[in-house]
Amino acid sequence: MARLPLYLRVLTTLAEGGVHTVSSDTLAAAAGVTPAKVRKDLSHLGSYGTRGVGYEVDVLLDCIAAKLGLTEDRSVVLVGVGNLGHALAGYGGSHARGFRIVALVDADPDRVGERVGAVIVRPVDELEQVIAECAVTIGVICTPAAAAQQVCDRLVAAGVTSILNFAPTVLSVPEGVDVRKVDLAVELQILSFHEARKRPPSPREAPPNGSTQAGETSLVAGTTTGTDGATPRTDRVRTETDGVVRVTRQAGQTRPVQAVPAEGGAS
Amino acid sequence: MARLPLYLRVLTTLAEGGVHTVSSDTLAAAAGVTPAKVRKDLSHLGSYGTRGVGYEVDVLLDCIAAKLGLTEDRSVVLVGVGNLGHALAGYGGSHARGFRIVALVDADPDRVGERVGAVIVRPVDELEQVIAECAVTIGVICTPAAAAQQVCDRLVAAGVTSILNFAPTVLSVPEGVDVRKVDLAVELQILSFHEARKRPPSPREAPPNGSTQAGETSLVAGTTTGTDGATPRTDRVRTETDGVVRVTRQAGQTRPVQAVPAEGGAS
DNA sequence: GACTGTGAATCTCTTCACAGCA
DNA sequence: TGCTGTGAAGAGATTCACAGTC
Repeated sequence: MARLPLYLRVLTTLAEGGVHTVSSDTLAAAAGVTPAKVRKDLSHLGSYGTRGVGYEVDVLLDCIAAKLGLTEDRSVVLVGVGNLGHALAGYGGSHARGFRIVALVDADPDRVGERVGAVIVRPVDELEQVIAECAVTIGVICTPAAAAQQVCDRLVAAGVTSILNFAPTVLSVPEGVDVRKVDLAVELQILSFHEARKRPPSPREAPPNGSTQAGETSLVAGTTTGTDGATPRTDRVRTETDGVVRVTRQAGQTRPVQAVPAEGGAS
Repeated sequence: MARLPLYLRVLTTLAEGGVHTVSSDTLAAAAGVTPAKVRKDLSHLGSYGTRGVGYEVDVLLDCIAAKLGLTEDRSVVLVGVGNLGHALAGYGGSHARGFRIVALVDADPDRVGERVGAVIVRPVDELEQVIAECAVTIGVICTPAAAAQQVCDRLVAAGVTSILNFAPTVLSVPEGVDVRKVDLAVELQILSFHEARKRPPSPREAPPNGSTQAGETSLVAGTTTGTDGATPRTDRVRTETDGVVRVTRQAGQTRPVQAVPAEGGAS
C-alpha cells in the first residue's frame, strides 16, 4: 500500500512525542485518511492492535518499517546533481530512514568533486563501479530528459532494480525492474485541471458561491503535529484518484468560525 | 484523469516532430499505458479521433490543454526557494505550459533579492500582496515541514485555491481548496517496498530466478523520443496502484539486442 | 484493413456495518 | 464502553471484445 509511508511518518512523530498508543481514528486524522482505510491497511500487516485500546506505536512502527523493507539500509545512487538532485540529497540524508545515498554522480565535470552533505560528486563514468562497490539497488534519475533513458539503461545493466525517475520521459526497462516517475510539471497540470473545474473559463474573479474565499482565515490554528500530533478535524476528506485531496465541510464542525454560508442551511 | 498530462507531453513531442496523426496504440506506447486506457480517456473528452486513422495531434493537443485548463495562464506563487524551489522554478519556466510562476517568496532574508530565471525572490511578508496583484490561484510550498501549515493558511486566506505541497506534512485546509502532496521520502519508501518484495530479507546477492540481472544489457537501444517519438515495445506494462510501473516480458520481443557497448561489465 | 468508441465483464480499492475482545 | 478486525456491499477504474466508421 502506498499509504504505509504516511503512517510511518506520523508514527515516528508520535513516538518522538512520547505517545505509546494510537487509535485508528487518531492515526487517520493525522495522516489525512479515513479510519476505515487505516484499519484495513494495518490489518493487512497482521493484527497488531488491541481492541478497545488501539495500536502500540512502537510495535506498529517496527512492523511498517519491516514491511517497507527499511530494516536494512538500502544503497541509493543519484544521477544528476542539479537543483533537484541537491534537494533530494538533502532529503535522503535527513528525513528518510532506511536509505543511504552512497553516491552522487554527474556528467558535468564542473560539478564533479563538489561536496553535498557527506558525499562527493563523482563522474558518471564511475557509475557502474559505484553500483557494484556499494551494492546499490535503487537509482534516482535527476538528469535532463534527453539523458534519462541512457542513464536508466546503464543503471539497469549494472544491477539496479528500482528507479525513481524525475526526468520528464517514459523510461523503458526490462522485466523485473520497477520504475516510479515523479513529474513536477504533471503535478502542476493536475492542479490546474481541478482549478479549471472550479472556475470555468471565465478569467474574471468570481468565486463559485462567495463562500470560503479570502475573507476567512485558516480554520485550523497552528495545530500541526506540534505536541499532540493529532489533527482534530471533523471535515470530510476525500482523496481523488489522481492524488488531490479535497475537503468538504461536515456538520458538527470544530468551530464554524463566523459566517459560513458555505453549505446553506444545516445550521 | 491523471494521465492527461502525460498524453499532453507525448503529443507535444509528436507535434514538434511534425507528426499529424497518432493511433491509440502508438500514443499508448509512448506514454507507457495501455491502448484501451488511451481510448477510454480520450473518449471522455469527446470524440476527436477518426476511425481507421487515429487522432489528429493538433486537435487532441488543444482539446487536452483545454480540459486541463491550460488555455489561460495560471499564476503560481512558490514559497520556499531552497534547492527544491530552484528546481521547480526552472521547471515551471521551461517545461510547463499554461503556468507562470509570478513570484518566488522566501522567509530567509539572505535569499530575498536573488534572481531565479526572470523572477526575483521577495520576502514572505509580501505574500498576500503578490497573490492579490497577480491573481494567483496556485501555491507551491517548498518550505521546511515546520513552516508549511502556516504558509498554507496564509496562501488560502489570501485566495489561493490549489496547493502543491512538497513539505512532509499533512496540510489542513478549508473546504474548496485542493491539496496535492509530493513527498520525496515517500517515493523512495515505496520503491523500497517493492525492492523488499523482490529480495526477501536476505542481504546476499540472490536474484529471484537468475534471469534479468546484471548480465543482461538494456533491451531498448537509444530509441528515446528522438526522431520518431514512439517507443516500440511489446512487453506487458502494468502500473500498480501506488504508481510503480512494472514490466513483464511478453512473447514476441522486438529484438533482445545484444551487448550494448555503454557499460563495460556485462561480461 | 485499420482503428476508434463503448457497453459489459472484471478487478481493485473503498466504505459500511457489525461481530469480537479488552 | 471503546476500538479493532473483517466480511459484505459499493464505487471506480481497467480490461475485453466487438460493433461502427473511414
